[in-house]
Amino acid sequence: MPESHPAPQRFPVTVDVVALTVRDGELRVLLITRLIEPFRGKLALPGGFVLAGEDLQEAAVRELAEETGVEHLPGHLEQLGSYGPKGRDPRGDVLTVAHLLLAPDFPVLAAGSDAEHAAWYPVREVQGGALELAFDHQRILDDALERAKSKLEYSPLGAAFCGEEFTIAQLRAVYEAVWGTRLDPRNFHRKATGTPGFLEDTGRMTTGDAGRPAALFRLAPEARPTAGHPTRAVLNPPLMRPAVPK
Amino acid sequence: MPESHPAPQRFPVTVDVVALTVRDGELRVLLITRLIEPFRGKLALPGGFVLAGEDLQEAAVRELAEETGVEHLPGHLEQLGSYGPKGRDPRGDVLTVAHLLLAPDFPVLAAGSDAEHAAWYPVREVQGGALELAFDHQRILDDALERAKSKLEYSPLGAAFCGEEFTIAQLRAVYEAVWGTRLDPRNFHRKATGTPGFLEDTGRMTTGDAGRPAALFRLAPEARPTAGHPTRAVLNPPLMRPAVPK
DNA sequence: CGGGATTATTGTCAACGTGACGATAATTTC
DNA sequence: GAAATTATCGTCACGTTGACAATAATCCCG
Repeated sequence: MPESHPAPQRFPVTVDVVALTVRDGELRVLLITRLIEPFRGKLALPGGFVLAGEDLQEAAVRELAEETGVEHLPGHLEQLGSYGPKGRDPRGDVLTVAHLLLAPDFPVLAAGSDAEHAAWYPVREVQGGALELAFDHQRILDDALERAKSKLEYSPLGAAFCGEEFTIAQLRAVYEAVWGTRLDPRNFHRKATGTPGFLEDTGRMTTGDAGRPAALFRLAPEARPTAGHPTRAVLNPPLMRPAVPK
Repeated sequence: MPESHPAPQRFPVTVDVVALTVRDGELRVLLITRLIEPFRGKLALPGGFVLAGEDLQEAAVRELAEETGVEHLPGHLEQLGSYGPKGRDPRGDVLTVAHLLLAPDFPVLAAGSDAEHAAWYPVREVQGGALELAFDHQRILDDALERAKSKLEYSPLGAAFCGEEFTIAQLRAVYEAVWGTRLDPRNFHRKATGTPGFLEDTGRMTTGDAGRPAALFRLAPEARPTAGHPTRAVLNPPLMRPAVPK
């Protein structure tokens, strides 16, 4: 891999995290308000420098914990891709490794005065151009959204947006929010419950909501992430998003 | 993204390339023989350090060109993922960004005495444990193979292994080699030619081979990579690999 | 307390995609 | 020319999907 003696170029390396969740049937992304230049006052993805002796995923988890005040991150974290190092930071070449977190809605620290304030923003508003992101974070977000959409098709990771137990309707709301489409409740129910290796009936039911009580499900054992293997399970056949999202 | 003043840790960054091709109906990967420690004499993925002012993809193309003697790389290059930096190089923390090249079979430079010798090795032999790879390159190769398999299902990139024009049988050979399965020629023909936005009939035919002449196809315009967009086209519905590859 | 609204769940049906495999066509090889 | 070889078209049964009807089980409200 190295080919000769001259000391190799070294780069600062950051991790950025696109944390997505669904709240009120709406897809949201975790953003921080930058307190320092460049892009002071602008919104940006949470992230920060990788430290010596750290692996990428470790760094992502640490940064996210620091900036949200959350100890144990819920949901599913995976690497999205790397960007740079050329010309993406006005201060110089910085390589960033973007990550994607699919998580149930969790509260973020109400920031103190000197901390960067993190909050969930509707993706709709960011995409609509109402909000502007720092660096190349808009592009990273776009890639993350596409990845998330595709993940729902081919993996059981839609459930990463839900808690431990959830109803089919809650799961459907996730798909609708991420894909930006409406799905037929009856067909979705058939597909979700009928796909082997996806869901497991808990036997319990919801209560107190409007309408008929719904059965509570959890991820099937084979779709659950384990220590060594952070979820490689595949939905077969896939649950394809409708061709024309509208 | 940065949070305070202390100078951020800097890391050497390399790019590695998993270049795959199909020759004689067999999937092969481009490997070089290391001439220096560590892992001297072992096989490794081609790659090298990212230089100042370079982007990742640029670096990957440059390194591949240097080590194969090939000017313009054929095929499809995409980023696979990043590994490290912790504990993957005995000399210290090195971050590597792995790339995946799907290419038609092209000749590599017969290396001079002092150059690292690059050659196409059957993936089968590497997976069989007959050959051992340096660093964490075995893991990277595994990830690359999985990515390649999945690419064939959901994208028109199988054609990246073929030349400009190809027959359905040649394309099928690619799928068979990458997936490690046999496919029914009649069903594959129906699916390949019947999928909208995938193939385009050139009107020309093969000649000279054994058996009935075959029609020559090329990638449909909408599946062809363009300058700005390096192929985002998707096969819908997907061409799924058989459930039990054997 | 009962009817209406609301949500969940079970079915039905036609259209479509897929796997298995038969049949035919157009070449090369001997 | 006959046999072998490869390409291509067709057929059929089966499973999946989208569209949509029908029923079930709750809450809400007067």
